[in-house]
Amino acid sequence: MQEAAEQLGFVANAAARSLQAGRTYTVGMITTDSIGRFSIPLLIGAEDALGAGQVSVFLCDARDDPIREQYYLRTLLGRQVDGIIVTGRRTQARPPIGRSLPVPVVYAFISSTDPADCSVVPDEAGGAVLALSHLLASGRRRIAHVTGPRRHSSALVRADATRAYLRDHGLAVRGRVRFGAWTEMWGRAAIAQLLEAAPDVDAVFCGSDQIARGVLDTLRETGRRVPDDVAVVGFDNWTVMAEASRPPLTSVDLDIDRIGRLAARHLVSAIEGREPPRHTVVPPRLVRRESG
Amino acid sequence: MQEAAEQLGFVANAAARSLQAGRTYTVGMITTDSIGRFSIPLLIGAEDALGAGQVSVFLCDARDDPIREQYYLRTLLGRQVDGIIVTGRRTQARPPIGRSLPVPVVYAFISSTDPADCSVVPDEAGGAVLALSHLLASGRRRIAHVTGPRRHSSALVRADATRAYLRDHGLAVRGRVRFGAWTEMWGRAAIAQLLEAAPDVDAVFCGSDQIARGVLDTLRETGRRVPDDVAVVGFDNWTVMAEASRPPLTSVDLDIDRIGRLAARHLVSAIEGREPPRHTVVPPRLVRRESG
DNA sequence: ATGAAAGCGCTAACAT
DNA sequence: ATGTTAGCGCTTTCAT
Repeated sequence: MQEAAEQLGFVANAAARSLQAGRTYTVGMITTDSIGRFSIPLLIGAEDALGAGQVSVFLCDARDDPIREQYYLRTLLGRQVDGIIVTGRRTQARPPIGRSLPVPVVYAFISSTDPADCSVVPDEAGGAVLALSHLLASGRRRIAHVTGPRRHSSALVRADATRAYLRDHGLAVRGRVRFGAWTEMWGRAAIAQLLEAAPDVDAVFCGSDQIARGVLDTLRETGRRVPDDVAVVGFDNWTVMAEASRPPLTSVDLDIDRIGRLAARHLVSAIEGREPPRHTVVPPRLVRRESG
Repeated sequence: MQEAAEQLGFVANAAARSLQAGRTYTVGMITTDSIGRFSIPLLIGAEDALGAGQVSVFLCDARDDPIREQYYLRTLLGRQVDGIIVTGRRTQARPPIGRSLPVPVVYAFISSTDPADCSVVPDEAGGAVLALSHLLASGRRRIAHVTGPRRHSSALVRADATRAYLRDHGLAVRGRVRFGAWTEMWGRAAIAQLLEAAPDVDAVFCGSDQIARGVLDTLRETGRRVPDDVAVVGFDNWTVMAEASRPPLTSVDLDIDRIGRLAARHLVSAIEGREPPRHTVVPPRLVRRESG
C-alpha cells in the first residue's frame, strides 16, 4: 500500500507531521554578511552533513543589518526550525544573535562573544604558521607580509601570528607588515613599496589570494622570477584566483566545507539533546602550487 | 493583547498555520548546477521580491545530479512549498523538472524545453549586440571574439550573435571566433594566436570576464595599449575580476538580480492564481570602465 | 463585543 | 493484524 502511494507520487504533508512531532527537520542559516564565497561552501557542507534532503535549510541573508537579522530570527523561530546556524564573512567574534532561544544555535566561521555558545571557526593563526613554516622549510629567510585593513580582525590575527612565528625563529618581518585592502590593486602597490624598502625580500606571505595575485603580477613585471627569486603564498585558496595566477598560487585553505559540515553536525547533536563541543577550531591546509 | 504577545517574544507556529491555510509562505529554489556566482544574486533578488522574510526560501543544491534533483523536488513538495524556482549555471534550455506538479514552477536564468513553462532568462545575444555596438560607436572595425567551449550554449549564442551583428554592419569577425575555455589561461593563449593571425585587430569582445582578463594581460605584456590600440569588452560584469583588471574592464552585465526578482514576482503571481508571462527576457546593461 | 468549536493532515496510542 | 481516535496549534465560523 505504501508502495502504491509512493508510485502515485504521494508525499506526506510536512506541516501536519511537524505539528504533531514538534520537530520540523528544518534548520535556518543566517548570514550576517552578504552571502557569498564563504556562505556557499558552508551551506553545501551543512547540507551534506544534514543528510541531503532529510533536513532542509532556510537560507537568509541579513546583509549586515541587525534589524533584518532579528526579523529573520523571528521568522525562523516562527517556522519552528529545529536549530540555527549563524555565519558571516568576518571571522571576528560577534554578539550572540539572541538570548535563551528555544532552539540551539551554532556559529560557523564566526564565533559568538558569549563563550557558552557553540562555534566552529577556522584557525587563521595556524594558517599563517603553515604558510611560514613552508617558506622557512624551502630556505626563505627574508619574508614580507602584505595583508588587508588593520581594522579587520582577520588581517590582524594573521599579521600577529606572522610576527610571532618569525620572531620565534629568530627572524623579523621584512620591511614591515603592510596593511591595506583585500584587493589586487593593494597587492601591486604594496609590493612596489616593499621592493623599494627591502629589495632583497625572498618571500611574500599575503593575507588573501587577491593581494597575492597583485604581488605576483608586479613581481613578474619588475623582472623577479617566482618562485626562484621570490616565493609567494596566498590565503583562502580561492580557486579561480589561485589557478589563474602566473605561476599558479600556493595558498592556505581554511577548509570552509569542513567548517560547514562540523557546524551542521554539532547543530544536530544539540538538537538531539547531546552537548556538542563549545568551541571547535578547524585546521587549515596548505595547497601547494607553483608560486612557492 | 497582541502587543503583549509580541513583547513576550511570541511567534505563531507556522506549521499549524500552514496546515489550516494550505499555504506555507515558503518557496523552494533548486539549483541544478552547483550553487555559485549566479544562484546567489538570484536568491537575493528573489528574497527581495518575496518581501524579505514574508516568504522564506529553501535553497537546494542538486549538483547537476538528476537523482538528487528529483529527491529535492519530492522533499520540497512534501514541505508544501507554495512554488519552486529552478535555476542553474548553464543557460541552455533543460527538460522540465516535473510534469503536472501541484505547485507553480518558474525557471530562472535557464529555461525549460517545454514552452508552456514560465521562465525568466537573460538576453545573451542582446548582450553581445550591446558590446559590439559600443565598440563600433567608438570607431572599432577589426573586432575579434574569444569565448568559452563550443559545446556551451552560452558561448555559441554569443558567438552567433556576434557574427550576425558584424555581418549586418558589413564586417566579419577578425581572425575567426575562438572557442576554448572560460579561463584566463585560454584568454592569454587565444589573444597570442590572434595577434599572429590578425595583428591589426583593434578590439576584442570576450565571452567572459575571465577570458577578457587574460586577453588584457597579454595585450599589455606585448606592448599594446588598452584601449588606445585595442579595446576589450568582457561579459558577466563579475566585479572582482572587472575592477582588478588593468585597465578596469568594460563588461556586459546580465542583471541577474533582476532576473531573480522577476522570477520571484512571477512565481508569486502564479501562486496567487494569476498567469505570469510565459517567457521573459531581461535586457542586459553595459558597464563602462576603461578598457574600451 | 467575546468566546467556543470544528477541522486542516498526520502520527501514536489505543481498541478491536 | 487491522481499524479508530485524540490531539498537535492555529484560523475561521458560528453562537452567545
